[in-house]
Order: sequence, then structure tokens, then C-alpha cells
Amino acid sequence: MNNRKRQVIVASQKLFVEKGFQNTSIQDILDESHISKGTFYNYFASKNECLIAIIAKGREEADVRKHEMLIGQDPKDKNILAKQIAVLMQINRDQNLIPIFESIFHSGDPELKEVVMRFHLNELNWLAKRIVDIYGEESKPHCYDAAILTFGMIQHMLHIWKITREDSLDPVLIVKYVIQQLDAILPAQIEKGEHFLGCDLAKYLHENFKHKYVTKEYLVEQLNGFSEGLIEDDLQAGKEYTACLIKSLREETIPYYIIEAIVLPFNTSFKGTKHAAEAQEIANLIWLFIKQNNNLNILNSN
Amino acid sequence: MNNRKRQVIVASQKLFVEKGFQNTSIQDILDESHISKGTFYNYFASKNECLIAIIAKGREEADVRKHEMLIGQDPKDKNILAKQIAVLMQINRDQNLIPIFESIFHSGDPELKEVVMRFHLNELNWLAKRIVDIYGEESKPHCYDAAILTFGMIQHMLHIWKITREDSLDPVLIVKYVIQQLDAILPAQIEKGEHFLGCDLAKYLHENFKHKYVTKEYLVEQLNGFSEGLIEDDLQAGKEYTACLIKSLREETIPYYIIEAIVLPFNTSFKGTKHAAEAQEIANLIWLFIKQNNNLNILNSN
DNA sequence: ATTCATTTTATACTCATGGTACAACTTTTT
DNA sequence: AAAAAGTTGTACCATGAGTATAAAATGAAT
Repeated sequence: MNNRKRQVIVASQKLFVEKGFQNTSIQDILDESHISKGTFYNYFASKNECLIAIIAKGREEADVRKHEMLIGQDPKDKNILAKQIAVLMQINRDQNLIPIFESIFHSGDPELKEVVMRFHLNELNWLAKRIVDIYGEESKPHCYDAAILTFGMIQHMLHIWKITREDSLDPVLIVKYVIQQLDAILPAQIEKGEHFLGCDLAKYLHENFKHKYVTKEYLVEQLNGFSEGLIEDDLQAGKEYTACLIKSLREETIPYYIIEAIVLPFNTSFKGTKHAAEAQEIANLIWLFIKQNNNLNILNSN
Repeated sequence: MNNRKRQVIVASQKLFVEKGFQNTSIQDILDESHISKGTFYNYFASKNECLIAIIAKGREEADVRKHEMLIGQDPKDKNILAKQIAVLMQINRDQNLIPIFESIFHSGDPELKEVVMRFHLNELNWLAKRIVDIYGEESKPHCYDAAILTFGMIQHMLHIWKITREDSLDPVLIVKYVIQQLDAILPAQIEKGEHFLGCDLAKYLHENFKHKYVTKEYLVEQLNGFSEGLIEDDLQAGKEYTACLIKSLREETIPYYIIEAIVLPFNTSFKGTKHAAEAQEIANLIWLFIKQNNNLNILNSN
């Protein structure tokens, strides 16, 4: 059942890493995971959706591990930050995500682009906050600039290193090296008092991630509004998904797995209708809600 | 004749910028440039080769303009460097090359990858040398590291800025901002006396670009060696190309256009044979030889 | 102006791939 | 055992890269 889906994800991920996204055909995936085409399209609406699932899994994993590593540790410890970033990069590398990110970002469809961008900005936001943790409040005006520069340096270092050497250097070395540079950059910036893209980016992130701290109530409200907008002509399936989501959210202990399972069909069932955009937006909200709540669980349980 | 080829290049470049490489079909190119499929494949062996031609043109242009800008100027002037890099980025942006680079680098075929990588490392090499110009001999042990970090910072800044804002900020601002960071990074590095990837990269570049200063004599020598390795079973075409190249190189005034025209068929004619790798290597040598000589002409004429 | 070679076009084809449709089969649930 | 859900295999469509080739246009040489 759901095992099948994971089986497909594992197989296709392996192939994407080995051969790249474009160079992996559906047939390759079918052969590798020993399933039929019908089954594949039963779980994923397209090859892209399959990739999105893989990316999402990677980000999820990265988020979890980032959180885990900070638990009980000093947030000001630069070594912890280095390890956190290194883990992130390791996951990216292992899963060959950065290249896939980049390659999709410009040649792929808008939907994939949207997803990748969201994850990317999310990570930037995280690093900016961590930088404030470490370098103090006075670094706040420069934290986004510093985050951008840091990721830029790390990614390019990794890139070049991957090109020129075939051996497997520990990414943590690169990250530490780059953080060293940050030690030189940030004080100089603070002294000068200038900032660059930081301001715009912060505003942008605020606008695009304001729903990050989405509450259950807000979600129900949105879904109710959406539900009322549906007319008789709409698909029965869509109505049922909507109703189920509302019901699930109102339960005492929220059945996250059910919600997670329904979000995708909910979204796809409105594809091509006039509700498509709204449904997409709500689906994103729910994703963020689940993710946020997972993180909370981890934090609470420790 | 050759006009036709440029016509195709211009048209397909426009389309690649607008719609992306993957999203542009051959048919689109044919419609845009008002030629037939036959003609297209008369000039380019594939869509990839067409892209390679575009990229090569862009790099060529960037090289020329970089050179032009430095003529009669103080090599130590940081503003000149900023402008040079900005021009480079501008060309990249205008032609949408960075995204294409990235997207090809990982999902494209090995040949494209090779070409892109070569250009990339070439630019890195250039920047490293410019950094030594500006920051003096003592920066030499760190110049490659600094070049990597600089490109990383610039590209990521551009990337994020492109995502979050739709208006067209002057790239020179970003470059100047990043060079500011370099002012903080390099002295700290010099003081510490550490270097990182720099050493490896320098070695790698040396190995892979040692033929950058390839002489005519060296080329003829290589070709003769290659020619002697050919046996009767080999294709007649390949033999003729080889002989023609040797003959052309020995002429008083070297017929560059002829050589340029023959390199590609020369290379492809040995595809799939046991000489493929060697032919590829020689083809690359010749490319570099032509490029180097073009640059020299420009330098001499000023 | 005629001839001959090259270039260009138009058209029709092959092949690979993403995606759809569906009837038959298997497994799980009840 | 029966119904429901999941799975398979097969056949199909559309698109797009690349090949093949005969006919038409172009252009230079005699």
C-alpha cells in the first residue's frame, strides 16, 4: 500500500542520483522498482510529482536532523552550526538535490519551480536566524545578506570540489572554512552598517511565509470558505476530500497521516477547474501546517 | 552561407532565453529562424551542438570584452575588476547562460558537461589571476579559494535577487558588494596563512589547461602522432580530415576558418572508434588554439 | 544561357518518451 | 465468498529529436 509508494520513491531517487532527472525515463523507474506503469501513475500524477515527493522527503529529513542536532546544545556554538549545515549539504549531495534543484529551477515547469523556491528560501530563512543566534542581535540587519553569501560560498566550493576531485571530502570541512570567512565578513559589515538585499528578502519572506505559522483555526476557516465556494457541478471527489479535511482538523487528536494522504488527491482533484489555484494554495498551507506540527512534536518530546 | 548559421544561432538563443533550453523544440527554432529542418541539421549535429555554439559565442564575447576593458587601465583598480565581472554576469544573464549552465551540467550529456566545465574553470582561472593583480603577490596562495568564494557569492546573490524581485538591478552593484566582502576575507586569509581547495584546483587547472598555451608546433606534433596511429581499417574521412588539419597548420598564413570547419567533423568521424578519446582531446586542443589565437589578434591590434 | 554542384526545402519517416485508458488479474478487507 | 481496492499488461496517443531523400532553388563556371 503506502509501502509501494516508498518503494517507488527509493528506486526513482536512486536513478535520479545516478543518471539525473532528465535522463531517467519512467520506464527506468518501472524496471528498477518492479512495478507497472499503472501503479506509478496511481501514486504520482506525473514524473514531476514524483520528483517533488523526493525533494520533499529530503527537506523533511534535513529539517528533522537540523532540529535534532540543536537539542540540548548551545545555539551559539559555531561547530554545531557547521555540523547542521554539513548535514544539510550531505543530504543534498547524497540525494543529488542541488543539481536537480538548479536544473529544474530554470527548465522545469512553474509548479516544480515554486516548490524548489519555497524550500530554498525556507533554508535561507533558517540560516539567517541561526546567524543571529550566533553573532548576536547586532548582526540582525545583515543576517539575510550573510546567509545568502554563506550558502553561495558553500555551494560553489562544493561544486568546484566535486568537479576537480573525485574523492569524497567531508563537507563539514568546507562549511567550517566558509564560516571562518563569515567571521571576517560579518564584523566588517556590522561596522559599516550597510545592508544589501537583506531588507528586500526579509520583506519577501515575510509576505510569502506569513502562513508559515498557520494555526489549525486558520486552516479550518480557509477550508470552510473554500467549501462554500464549491457548486453542484464540481466533482464529488473534491467535495469529499474537502469535507474530510475539515472533519479531520476538528478532531481532538489530529490524524496527521490521514490529512497527509488526502492533501495530494485533494489538490489534484481540482486540477483544471476554476478552483485549481485556490486548492493549490490550501494544499500548500496544509503541507506547511503538517511540517510545522511535526517539528513541534520533536521539540516538545525532548 | 555562414550567415545562415548565425541566423539560426541568434534565433535559437532568443528562444532559449525566453523559454529555456528544454522547453524549446527544434520546431520552434525552425519557425523562429525561418529555415527548414534539413538546414538546421546541416549546421548542427544536434540541439546540444547548437547550444554549445551559443555558449561558446557568449564566452568568446565575454573574453573579448574583458580584455577590452582592461586595455590602458590600471590592473589594480577594483572598479575595473567589478565592471569586468559585471559584464561577464551581464552576458550570462542576458543570454540566460547560468541557468542553462547549471541545468545542463547535471542533466545533460557528458559532452555538454565537458564544455561548460571548461568554460567555468577558465573563468575561475582568470579571476584568480586578477585577484593577484589587485591584492598582490602575497594573496597568491589564496587566490583560487578567493575566486571560488567570490563567484559563489555573486552567483547566489544574483540568483536570490532574481527570485525575490522582478526589477532589473544593476549587476555591478552586487559585484561591488561582493568585492567589499573580499576586502574583509583576503587579509584575514593572508594573516592566517591557510589555504583550502586552492592548491588542488591550481594543480587541476594546470593539468587540464596546460595546453592552453598550445603552440602550432605542438599541435602538428600531436596530429602527426595521431595520424601514425591510424590503420587501414579506419574511415577514409577521418584520415582526410587529419591530413587536412596538418596541412592547414603548416601553411604560412593559417586558414583558421577552414580548421574551425573541420574540427567538428574530424571529431565526430572518430566517434565510436578506439581513437575517439584521442580525437576528442586533439579537437579540444585545436579549439583552444583557435581561441587563443583570436585573442592574440585582438590584443595585437590594440 | 546552360550546366553542374551546392544549399535549401518539404515531406515523410523512425524511435524514444510521457502520459492515458482499460480490461484482466491479484490481494486485502469485510 | 464477495466486494473493494490495488496491480498488471497491453495497447494507445501526442510530442519531439533526429534521419532520409527527392525536388526545388541558388549560384558559380564555362
